[in-house]
Amino acid sequence: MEPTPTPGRPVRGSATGRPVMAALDLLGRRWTLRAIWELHRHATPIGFRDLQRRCDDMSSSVLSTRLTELREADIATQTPDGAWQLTPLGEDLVTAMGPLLDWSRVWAERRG
Amino acid sequence: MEPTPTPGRPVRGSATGRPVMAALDLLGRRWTLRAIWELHRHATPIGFRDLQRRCDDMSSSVLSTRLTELREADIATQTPDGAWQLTPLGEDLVTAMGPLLDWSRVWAERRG
DNA sequence: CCTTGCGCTTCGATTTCAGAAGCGCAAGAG
DNA sequence: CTCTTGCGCTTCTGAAATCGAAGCGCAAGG
Repeated sequence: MEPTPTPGRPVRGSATGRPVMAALDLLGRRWTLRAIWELHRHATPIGFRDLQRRCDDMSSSVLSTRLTELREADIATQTPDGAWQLTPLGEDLVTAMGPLLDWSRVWAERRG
Repeated sequence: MEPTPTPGRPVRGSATGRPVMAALDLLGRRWTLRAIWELHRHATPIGFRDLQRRCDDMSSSVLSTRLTELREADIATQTPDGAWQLTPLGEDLVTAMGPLLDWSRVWAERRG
């Protein structure tokens, strides 16, 4: 499996290891942003299968991979009983995504 | 080829067609954010091969696909002589990505 | 026991991406 | 004119990422 993108190390699409490139690599993998979004929406720790259902029944193999990446990146974490939730850093990420969500609504309007 | 994600139509990873999901599908494809970023950085219209070089010599086939998607999404456009640049909507998108870039720096610091 | 649901993991099929090659065109050199 | 150079892609084949059904080990309930 590809290593989890980490700032300071070369990543997919950039040899420099600049933080933004590592972030774009990590977040650009399929289902990653969606999983983060669903973790945020649920607000309390959530189990694997429950999270999977909320992500339109995405493949369990990919979900498992994504959660491992998010844990290694300090964006998500597991409670002692195994349920998943965002870390403070993960919540900050969701906040940082806010303007992007606003933009997507404008985008939708201008193309409707 | 997969159709370009459009708000209001089902997309990869979501059957609802909600704008944010269409945006995440489009932006989550490999090299998409990087291409947008490089178009923004260059500030003036830029040719295909030049853009390719600035994207770490990404595959021309994928770049061509991405640019077509961005054009259909009204994020990028071509000048009469074929050079590429962001639309106003595309520039708004870059602005909306700002907080995400800030976050990536914080992320880099906390894991350094 | 036996069933149900859980958190994953495994594995073959499908989709996407990488990267080298090449096509048609246009501009400049000789 | 011919020859070369560079451009904007397109095509093609192999590699990588993803899908999705199946299943494993465990724990709780009947």
